[in-house]
This record gives sequence, structure tokens and C-alpha cells, in this order.
Amino acid sequence: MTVAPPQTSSPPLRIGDVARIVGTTPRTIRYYEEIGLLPDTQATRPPGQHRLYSEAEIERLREIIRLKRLTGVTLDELKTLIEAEEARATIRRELDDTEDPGRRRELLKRAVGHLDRQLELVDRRARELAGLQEELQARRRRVLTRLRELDKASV
Amino acid sequence: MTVAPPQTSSPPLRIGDVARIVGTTPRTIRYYEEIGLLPDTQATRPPGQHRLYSEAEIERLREIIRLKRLTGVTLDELKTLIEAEEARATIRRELDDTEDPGRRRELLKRAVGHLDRQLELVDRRARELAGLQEELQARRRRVLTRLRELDKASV
DNA sequence: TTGCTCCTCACGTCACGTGAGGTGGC
DNA sequence: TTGCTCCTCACGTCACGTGAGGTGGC
Repeated sequence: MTVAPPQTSSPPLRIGDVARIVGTTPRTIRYYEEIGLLPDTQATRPPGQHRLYSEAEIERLREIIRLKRLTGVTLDELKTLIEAEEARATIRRELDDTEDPGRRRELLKRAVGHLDRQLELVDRRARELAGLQEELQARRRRVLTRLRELDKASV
Repeated sequence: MTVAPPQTSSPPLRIGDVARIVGTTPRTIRYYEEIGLLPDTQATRPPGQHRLYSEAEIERLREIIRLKRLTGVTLDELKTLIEAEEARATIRRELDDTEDPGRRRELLKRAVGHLDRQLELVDRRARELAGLQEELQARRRRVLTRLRELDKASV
């Protein structure tokens, strides 16, 4: 019973390529696996063998790293946020399987909740950054004004 | 020759109050002093005596911490950025003193340069954050669309 | 005088960086 | 076969956290 849908899956990549693609280092990827932020490859892989990553795993890792970089959450907080992401993946698979509309509705609502939690973090950061940005721009304008006044005076 | 302009200077605060105000910890402030990011109070203060901070110093510290939090620069990078800030303070004092228009112009131009470097960092971060924000919002909309479709189907 | 905050070591921790020595696939 | 990347320890580092023991101002 091979029911996998026909998909053009590109070949899995090794840790070095993945690191370059998502903008990090192999060590970081291994560390995330070590603390349980990424699925444990040790279980599915003979010790000493290379780690391999699918397109989907790479995409997921990219999101994790982006969220960390841009919001500054700790890896522990990120883990709770990502367990939500993880839940989303599970939800998707279950969604494809289930026909029960009630169940589908519940799963989708949970997905919205997870996204809302991430958006809340990102929105707050965006507001803080905008505040700093405006302040720096205001200072810049004031200095430029003084420069122009200097020009006028010297004529 | 007391030429200090009449200013309503509020009394200097202690490290705990300062930390609370700028949203950090006393340990962090001491650490920043230790690595040379903040001026060395050890020089001006008998060992064992309390550190005291003026309004201006607190404002400066607030900016440092904001820049760090929101751009994610390392303390070493921040130090170079802040040496620029430091330079700005010096510039301001010199500006108040000098009458030479050529000198004034040069100092002001340097100030603009320093602000531009900080703004470049902040602008890039803001763009990255906006990208992530849009992506999360798009996902959210897609899930909501699926929820509405489910509603229609169940009617 | 009693709390409270401050002080200076100094060790602990988080999130990795960086070799050290060895194995595995184009 | 030769590079190159990978592997697993394991110690180092950056940016602080967290007591330990002691001193100083409302």
C-alpha cells in the first residue's frame, strides 16, 4: 500500500548545504537537535552516519532561525512556539486524512491560534523597531537642519 | 569661573533604579562597564562606593540597550557603534564651544554619518521583520479562508 | 538599629564557536 | 587514492545569571 502522492521531491541535502541555505552553521543545527528543538536524527540514523534533510525540513528550519533572529526569543521560548508549529504540521496531515467537518474546524482554529501567538511577538517587535527608527530619523533631521542654518549664515 | 548653564538636574540615581528604568539588571550595567561599553566608574569612584548615574547617562544607556535588543548586534559591534555615539557627545560639547563655522560643519557631518550607520542597521531589521510579518499574515489568511469554506459547505 | 540596596569576587548557564581525531561518500 | 565534508567528544567564549560574604546610606 504505497499511497504517497506523486511529488517531485528534490534529493535530501547534507548539514553543510542546509546551514548555508538557511544562513547558519552546522554546529547550530546539531545543537538545536541536541536540545530537542529539531527532531532527533540519532534515532533514525546509525551513529556516525550523515544527517540528511528534506525540502520540508529545511523550510521549517529556516522559519525557526528567522523567528529567533528577528524576535530574540530564547531557545526555550522558541521551543514552545515551535511545538505549536510542529502541531501545525501534525494538524495538516490529520486534516488531509479526516473528513469530519467538526474535527477539521477545530484543527484549523488551533492553527490560527498558533499563528496569532507568533504574530503577536513579531508585531510588538515591529512597533518597537519603528519607534527607534523614527527617533533616529528625527535626530538626523535636526542635525541636517543645523547644517543648513550654518550654510545660510556663512553666505 | 562657574559657567555651567542653569539646569534643573534631577539627583543622580543608583544602579538598581537605573536598571529598572531602562529595563535591564544591575549585573548587565556592571558588565557593560567592565568591558568598556560604559565609562569606567572605578576611576572616579572609591572602591566599594555606590555607582551613581545622571539623567544623561541613563538616557544614553537606554539607547544602547534598545539598539542591542532590536538589532541583535554583538557587544563588540555595539561598541564601535557607540564609540560613534560617544563621539557625538564629544562633538556636541565641542560644538557648543567652537565658533569656527568650518569646524562646526565638519562635526555636524560626522554626526550625520554616525546616525546613518545606526539607521542602516535598523532599516534592514525593519525590512526583514516586515517580510516575516507578511508571510505569517498570509498563512493566517489562508487558514481563515479554509475555515470559511468549511462553514459554507456545512450549511 | 533594622532593612534594603549596594559592593566585589567567582562560579554557573545559555547558545553556540572551535579545534582534535577519526570515518564516509563523489 | 586524494580531498572534502561529515561525525562525535570536549573545551572555549560571549553575555550575562546567581549566590556568597561584606559594607553603606535613608
